[in-house]
Amino acid sequence: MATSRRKTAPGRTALETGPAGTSAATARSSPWRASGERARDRQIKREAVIRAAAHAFNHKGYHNTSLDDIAAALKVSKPTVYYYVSNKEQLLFECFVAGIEPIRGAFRKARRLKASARVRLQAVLGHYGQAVASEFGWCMVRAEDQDLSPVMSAHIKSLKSEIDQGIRRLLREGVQDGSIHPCDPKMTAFALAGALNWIAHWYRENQSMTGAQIAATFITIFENGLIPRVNAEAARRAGAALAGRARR
Amino acid sequence: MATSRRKTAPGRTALETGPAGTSAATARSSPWRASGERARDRQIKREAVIRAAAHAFNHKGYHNTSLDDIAAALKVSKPTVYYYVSNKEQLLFECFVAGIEPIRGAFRKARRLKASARVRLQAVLGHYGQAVASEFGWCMVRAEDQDLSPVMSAHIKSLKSEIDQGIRRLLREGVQDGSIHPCDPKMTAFALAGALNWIAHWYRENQSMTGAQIAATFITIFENGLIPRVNAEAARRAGAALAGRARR
DNA sequence: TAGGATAGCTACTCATCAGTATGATACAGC
DNA sequence: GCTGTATCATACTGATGAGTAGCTATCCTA
Repeated sequence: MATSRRKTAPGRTALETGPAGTSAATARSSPWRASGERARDRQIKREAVIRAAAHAFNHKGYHNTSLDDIAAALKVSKPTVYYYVSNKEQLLFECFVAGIEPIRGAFRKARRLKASARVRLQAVLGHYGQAVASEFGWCMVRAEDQDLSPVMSAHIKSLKSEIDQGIRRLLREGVQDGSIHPCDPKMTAFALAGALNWIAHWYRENQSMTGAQIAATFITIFENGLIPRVNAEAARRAGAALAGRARR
Repeated sequence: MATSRRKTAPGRTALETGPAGTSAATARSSPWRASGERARDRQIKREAVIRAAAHAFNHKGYHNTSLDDIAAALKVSKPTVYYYVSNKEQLLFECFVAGIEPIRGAFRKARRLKASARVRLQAVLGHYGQAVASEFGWCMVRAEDQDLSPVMSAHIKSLKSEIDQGIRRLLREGVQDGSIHPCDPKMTAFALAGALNWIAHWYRENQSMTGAQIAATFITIFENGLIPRVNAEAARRAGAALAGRARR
């Protein structure tokens, strides 16, 4: 009876039984393999906790979400959540990092592109928009300094600043290579980031557009501007030509 | 002894003694006048409570601000705050309304303008930006549905939607009268509002730019777009001419 | 100058929720 | 089979904070 508890115990989740099942089936052959699987299980569960937190924060807000809520969503108890993360603040922080990491990756990729700054900016903003529309968008955008300890707050601020500076740099380069209309990089970066960040406030999945589509639409809007262009295509080509000349 | 308590009681504020003093000096002549002054005093104090709440929410966030904090900032006790507002939610709501009202006014004024839709949109967005950069900007922008009762939430949503629809309408009109580059009004409105709303996240008074200056800068950025214009001034004039022709 | 209305305070209640103490179970390795 | 470690639950503590009960003082009107 005691040994059969695991099987009959309530509260086992698909999340747990899934990987645990495969582990039980494959781990017997090698002890090292087994312990590795165990570590992997832990990582998978930890990520599930973070995803559940992101989902809850996204729908109810950070302060309106209790760790009991998150635990209930995972069909486990609160101490189990604490077994994977040290506290609520760290949970928010992890969600934030999960959201911002793809954007940092986009910058790294863009840096290797041989193209005008405007095109590289396009690429970055596309990923940016998608990240904001993702499950972690809310946490990324709405993680308030006010809710975090000074240390975490500083850490998040520096990550945010890195993104901001990256956008400003691309804008400056674009103005220099002629691919971007002369502008104040700081204010323009604020405008771009603001418009994209705001997606997290209104976008919900199950909507007609995907995150990528929204990002693409926004980029077109930013690029064209409100003032009519006599010939948008010609202007685009002209911009590209200018940029090409500036880059040799 | 009992009657002298008021004089010696701690916690009297300038806010209270100021208006009360003038009322005492001028009210004797007419009872109606006096009661009017009293009502006015109450209104002044009520507004002070709302301003203090907005300030606190702005700096610490809604959830990190207790009504004790607000009371302390006003140098009164918590029940005094409850004497002027019924609960914390209503306080947030009042701050929201105070923030959004100037924008609704801007729409009313713009409606009477004899100008292209783009120029009218300019006017509205200018006020919009200023409102977001104001003391009530935070409450306006960050009042979350999640923090409010369904009734309040619905009320706020409808006010927000009114603004949104107003912007979309101006965009549609602009595309029709030729003063605005063809675009998806819904997405463009989201982009514009997002960029401006975001001001509330980074702007703090005592900064080098005023709210109006930021709004003006943003509008220029939106109007020009990122793609270089061969001759921005010529383009602007061309747009104006197109618009004029469309409006007869 | 009495009495009602206005304005405010002290001192509470009560609910929520982050975080923990303690103990039970299951699995890996010997 | 035995032991240590990993995993998880029950049941708590302690703090915070929204909102209130009940009292006091002051002002206005008659």
